[in-house]
Amino acid sequence: MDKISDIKKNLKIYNSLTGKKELFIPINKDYVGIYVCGPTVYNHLHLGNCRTFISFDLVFRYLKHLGYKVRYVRNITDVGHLESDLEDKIFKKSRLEGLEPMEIVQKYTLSFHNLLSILNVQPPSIEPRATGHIIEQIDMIQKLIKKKLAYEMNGSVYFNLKEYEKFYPYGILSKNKTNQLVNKKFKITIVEKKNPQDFSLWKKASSNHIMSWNSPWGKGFPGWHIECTVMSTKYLGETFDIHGGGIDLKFPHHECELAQSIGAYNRKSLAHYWMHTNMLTLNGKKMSKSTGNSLGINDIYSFCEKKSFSPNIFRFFILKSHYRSVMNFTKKGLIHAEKEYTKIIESINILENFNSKTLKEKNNDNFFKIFFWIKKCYESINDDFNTPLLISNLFKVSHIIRHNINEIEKCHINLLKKYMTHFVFDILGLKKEEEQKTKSSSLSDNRLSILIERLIKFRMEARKQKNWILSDRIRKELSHIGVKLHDEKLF
RNA sequence: GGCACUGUGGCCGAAUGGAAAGGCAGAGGUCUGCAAAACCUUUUAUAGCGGUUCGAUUCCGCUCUGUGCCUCCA
Repeated sequence: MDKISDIKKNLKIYNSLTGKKELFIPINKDYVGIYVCGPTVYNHLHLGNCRTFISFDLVFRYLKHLGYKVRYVRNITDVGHLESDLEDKIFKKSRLEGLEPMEIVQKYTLSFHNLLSILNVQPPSIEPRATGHIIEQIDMIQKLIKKKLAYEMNGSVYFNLKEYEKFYPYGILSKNKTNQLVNKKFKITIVEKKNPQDFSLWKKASSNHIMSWNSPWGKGFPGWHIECTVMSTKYLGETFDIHGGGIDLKFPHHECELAQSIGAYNRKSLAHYWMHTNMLTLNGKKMSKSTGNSLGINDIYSFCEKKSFSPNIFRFFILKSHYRSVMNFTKKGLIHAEKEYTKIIESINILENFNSKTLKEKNNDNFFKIFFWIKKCYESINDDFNTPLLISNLFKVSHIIRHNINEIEKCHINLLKKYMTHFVFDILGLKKEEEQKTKSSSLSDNRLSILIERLIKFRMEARKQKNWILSDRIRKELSHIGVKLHDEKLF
């Protein structure tokens, strides 16, 4: 079997910048720097947002599994992200909810952290906030002004695209060309811009705008794109390994980040590998708060008519599709995922409780080629994090465990346990149910479970007495509260 | 209008220049007080038209379809 160091050498990542799958070679051997655009904390996350963070959680976990020392930076945008009417998202929400902007930020940051923890998404190494890096953002803007790549106009500062294009190509990430960017939707034109495609680096704040800071250009606040350039380079260096985010951020957000950093540091690219996760759709359309076409984690219960729901199932559902494919969220899809997930967990339980001492030594190497299977699993993830393919390999082994575990070589049982744990829990990041149960269990839960167990015993007695009316009634009642019973042969 | 991506059974979803995974569902069966579960067996697919090739679902071109982006979006 290949050593982990050999597996490490064969990781391929699809690079949005080049449009090709490329071998992953980090800038510094054994170290990886990754930056992912985090949320603007003006609302609760919807399931589409979760998809992106789950996808990058897998990347983070896998890189660590390969032995890399990973610095994962994921920001919190708490200022500067404007709505289409040019009002700051946070500021607008604070008006609507009657709260301080920072209360909004705190409220939705907590909600964000709580949700990701439920989904077993590991926290990043650094989670910087835009408002904590105002000075650095001003510094970078000044640097761009000095290079004549930005200009001040009435207390606001804009990036000068025409000037930039004299030295560097713009649109290398999105493949857009500035002269072909026809703006049909956007009705508001900012007259003070030299060019309609110039984007804001610093915005002058109106007198009633409480989210503002002093700057060389007067009171104002930073633009949306500059925070990411500043925070990624501050913690990862002027060029780093991986930059990620949702595909909807590719243009203009990532393109602008890229232009800012190339302009400020005169580098070829901000990151070597750009990764974009595709959209989670609902009714075939992108999930989006603003159009109302979105679901939150708590909406799953009513949407899928489910009484109980393990967040693991949603995580599994997400990982069942490749991160670069569009994925449609459906009730049927989630229910399928639940069935599939249960099978895999079932096989792990069998494996964990299996006493391999009862197995006899045999020479049955052809029955299940474990080293071949492990290799296949690694090849799947190494191929641009192909989790659907990994999961299909898990199904294959899960079938063998559930039906033919006695045929497996004795000396391979522990190996299988080890790698199932690696793939299912460490890499895919599914949470062991026992952990979840102990976390959520309380006194009343314990009492309830004792009661349920008594009822099951009571029903067993009824079955022994062939009291089918009573036993069926209990089965039906228990099924209503989500306790499913499976009978086996009694006599 | 421009750019990017996509199209595989009833559904989800892999792979591949040389017999098209896996799961769910369906059908038949075993088992069973019944239902379910479980197990065994099993039907069905590469959008269309060209080109390259001994051979294309895979590579190339065109058409069609769907999605995303084009200054709110993960």
